[in-house]
Amino acid sequence: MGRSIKVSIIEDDETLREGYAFLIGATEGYDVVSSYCSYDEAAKKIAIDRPDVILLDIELPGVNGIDAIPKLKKLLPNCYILILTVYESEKQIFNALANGASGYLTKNTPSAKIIESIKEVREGGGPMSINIARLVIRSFQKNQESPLSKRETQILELIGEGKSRGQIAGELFIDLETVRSHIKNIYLKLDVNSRADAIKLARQNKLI
Amino acid sequence: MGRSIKVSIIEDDETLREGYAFLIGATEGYDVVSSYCSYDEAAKKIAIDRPDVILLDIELPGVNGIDAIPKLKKLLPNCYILILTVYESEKQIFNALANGASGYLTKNTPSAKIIESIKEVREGGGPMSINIARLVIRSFQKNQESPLSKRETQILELIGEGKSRGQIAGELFIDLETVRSHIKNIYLKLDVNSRADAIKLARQNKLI
DNA sequence: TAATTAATCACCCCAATGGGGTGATTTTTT
DNA sequence: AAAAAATCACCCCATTGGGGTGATTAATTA
Repeated sequence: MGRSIKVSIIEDDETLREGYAFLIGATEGYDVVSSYCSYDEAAKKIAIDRPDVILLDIELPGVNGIDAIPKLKKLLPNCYILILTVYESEKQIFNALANGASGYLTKNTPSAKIIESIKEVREGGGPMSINIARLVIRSFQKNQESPLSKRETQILELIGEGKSRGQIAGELFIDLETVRSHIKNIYLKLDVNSRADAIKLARQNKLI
Repeated sequence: MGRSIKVSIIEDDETLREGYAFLIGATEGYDVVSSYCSYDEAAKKIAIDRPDVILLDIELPGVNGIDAIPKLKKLLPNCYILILTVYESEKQIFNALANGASGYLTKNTPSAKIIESIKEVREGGGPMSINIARLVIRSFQKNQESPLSKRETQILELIGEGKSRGQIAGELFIDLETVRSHIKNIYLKLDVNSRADAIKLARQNKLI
């Protein structure tokens, strides 16, 4: 086996921070190189610590965890960030992942799973708590009871790609007028009267 | 604890199918109610079996697993579908999830993890193999080195929502000409000359 | 501090697009 | 047999979209 995994912790709650540090530091193959109570504190020195993985809380004083992610990534491009938080709102989760987090654990996660996730994330995995995985998977799932027909859905997807009627007609080998007709039916079914509204409603209801 | 979890297996490889059936059937709390070698076979009787969870292979003779998902969901709306396959292409994975699969395991998954995942999926979780989770999480991550400025990214996002220049201008409280100017710069930076191409390139490179 | 980059607005042009009407024919599905 | 889906046609016209060419004022970075 290789060298120990170097872990840094950013967590404002002192009890938790020390708890994690003790837990991880006591584990064979793991090394806690530093721990901070805020991003601002961390920013000063974390580049020298050169952790492999950062355990990051979201509810932090000053710069919040979500915004800290890209900043940390800039300081340490090869470092993995593992979110460890109580927040479970979809927005928070997706923003964290979009900003570069490689995993997302909620704070009820058992110690063993945290330890395992640190290793997993460094090996290119994407550890998530069960409830997070549920949300993530659900975000992919389309509405099975769409009012739109197959063709309509297909055309609405192309509209979502910014394509014009003409482009859509060319792509589907059908007449421009047919495309118009489909779009009119889409508008009727969704009760909207513009591309933007159709797309918005379709995305909200996962029709596309 | 409640009653046993009723599991159905759809897998064309006989050895594997029987292996899974034996493995799961022998586990306390699990009950294999049926196993089939294709969707067509399953379609005839699976509604009577009323499984809680279906283990589904993707590479099936006849109707492939991906297309089978919505059909199975229609037959058994409250049943969870867990994909168990060797396929790891992004497209397959995202299509499976979009079609209604609740979890995705690759075939190298250890037995214990399969057993655990069946329970997890029925409890509303979203079990995934490590490599799948990696892909899923990566699909959320935006490109940190976007050539676009914040404003440009914002405007491109609105374009991706199908909004017109006028709508964008109104939403951002800036002049229509300013929006035009930004769009021109976006086109310059991305080296495209249409909304569709800009969106396509931006989505490919995860700029939005 | 100097030089870029970002963000804002202005006015030229014109073909193409988008949305609204109204209607018809042919498959496919139910 | 009836309903839904998919196809095409022609009416109208204001809005949009893309191409040019510039300019001014922050903000950021070198």
